[in-house]
Amino acid sequence: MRILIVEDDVEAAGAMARGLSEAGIETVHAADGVLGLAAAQAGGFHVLVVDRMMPNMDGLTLVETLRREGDQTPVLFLSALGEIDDRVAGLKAGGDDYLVKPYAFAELSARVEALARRRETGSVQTIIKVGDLEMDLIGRVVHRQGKEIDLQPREFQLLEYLMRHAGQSVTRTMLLEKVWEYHFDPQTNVIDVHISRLRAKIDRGFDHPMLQTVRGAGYRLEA
Amino acid sequence: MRILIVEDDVEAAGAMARGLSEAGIETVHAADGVLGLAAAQAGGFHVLVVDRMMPNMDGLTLVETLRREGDQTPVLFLSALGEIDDRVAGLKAGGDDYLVKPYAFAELSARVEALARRRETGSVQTIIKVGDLEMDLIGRVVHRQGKEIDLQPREFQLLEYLMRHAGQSVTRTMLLEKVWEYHFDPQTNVIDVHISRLRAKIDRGFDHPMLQTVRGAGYRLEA
DNA sequence: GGGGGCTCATGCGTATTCTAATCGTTGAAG
DNA sequence: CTTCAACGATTAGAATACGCATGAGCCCCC
Repeated sequence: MRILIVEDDVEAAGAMARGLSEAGIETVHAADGVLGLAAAQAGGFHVLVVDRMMPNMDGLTLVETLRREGDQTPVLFLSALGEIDDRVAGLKAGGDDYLVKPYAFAELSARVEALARRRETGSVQTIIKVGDLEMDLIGRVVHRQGKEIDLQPREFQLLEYLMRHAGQSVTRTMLLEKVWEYHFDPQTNVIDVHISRLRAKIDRGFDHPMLQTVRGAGYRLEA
Repeated sequence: MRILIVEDDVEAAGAMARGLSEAGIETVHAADGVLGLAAAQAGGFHVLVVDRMMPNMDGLTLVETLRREGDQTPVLFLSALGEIDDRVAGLKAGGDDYLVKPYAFAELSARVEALARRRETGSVQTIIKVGDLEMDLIGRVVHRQGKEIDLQPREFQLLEYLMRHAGQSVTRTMLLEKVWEYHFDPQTNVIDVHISRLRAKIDRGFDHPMLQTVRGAGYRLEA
């Protein structure tokens, strides 16, 4: 998930970004309304978190502008003001939810996720297939040739990433970043260990091994 | 078979139509309540799939109007809301079944076909079944293998949600949102406690445990 | 004020993850 | 053809995080 934070208080924005990225959410920061509008117009965000009061262009105007242009991205307003009139103004301008400072961090992340989910109604892409391997994201189950395969959470994440990049060779660094959310090298062989486990589950006992190692580069999942 | 989809989210409707037509079902789409009513009045549909909340005319009003006119076409409501009042309102208005978003696609098509089949019998769907577990929504009683199970209100709601998403893994966040209507993380183990109690009632003493935990993800009810 | 149901907190047991040490494989150079 | 070094695979054990159960307290409704 990718969200845009439009907030003039750099420190607050930083804290927010750090917290959200721990929850696996990718964040982009814009430091005022004008920059924020430009970024939002560029698109590609699942949710916008917008401060209500900012220099150059306030949050209300920003969102009104976006909505006039037909942009439907969900917006969560942040504000130091908690009065009813203000809230109403925010919602009228096209905001989807509202959070009053100071807020509990868990609250922010819960709401961001709720907003993101609201958009993806009913039938999202919930099953990924690569060859005879199928992953059901909603049921959280994996099948190969009809046989159910029981995976641990990490293994599941790892396989999801590999399946989303099937046919491409995936480096250890990519896996550390995207699956483990380590932004440094842990100097251990965590990945090797999990690949080994995953292999034992998805390849052992089947004719065609799918999880291949690309020596010196990383791994690749092939149909 | 020919069904009418009344849904304002064009994307969701498109996905639905594509999926159903693969199952050999002909679909017609109406983008809001008023258009939907007109189309339904024209007739010729075996089942109506109606979003509960829409611009112009909401799903409830649409179905009430149809029923007043004597139209008995089976209706499947779609809704983002999972509350009891809401569900009862839907059934009272003349809906025959109810599906909570986000749903697995297979579930939608199964229910549409079930409704089409039940057309002759004319009975209304007030009982949800998953395996040997049955929930009577109106009588507010639950049976497993014929034995009556006494549940607390919260446990009932929780089980209803799990049954409506049987086979899918349901996260704690989803449960907090839909069953508790918390939009933040209460930082306690409320859910765990209720799951534990529910388990004691629906699984203890039966051969096959239905309520499974999906470690790191949530829970899943399996037949 | 009493009672039923809901929520919270604690400690325990265990599944899962990580670390580290050993073993196997590969490819290139002598 | 053999040897060596680098790289990857596998395994077992330790550390950790997660989920579970239970009892106590709270709150709301009667």
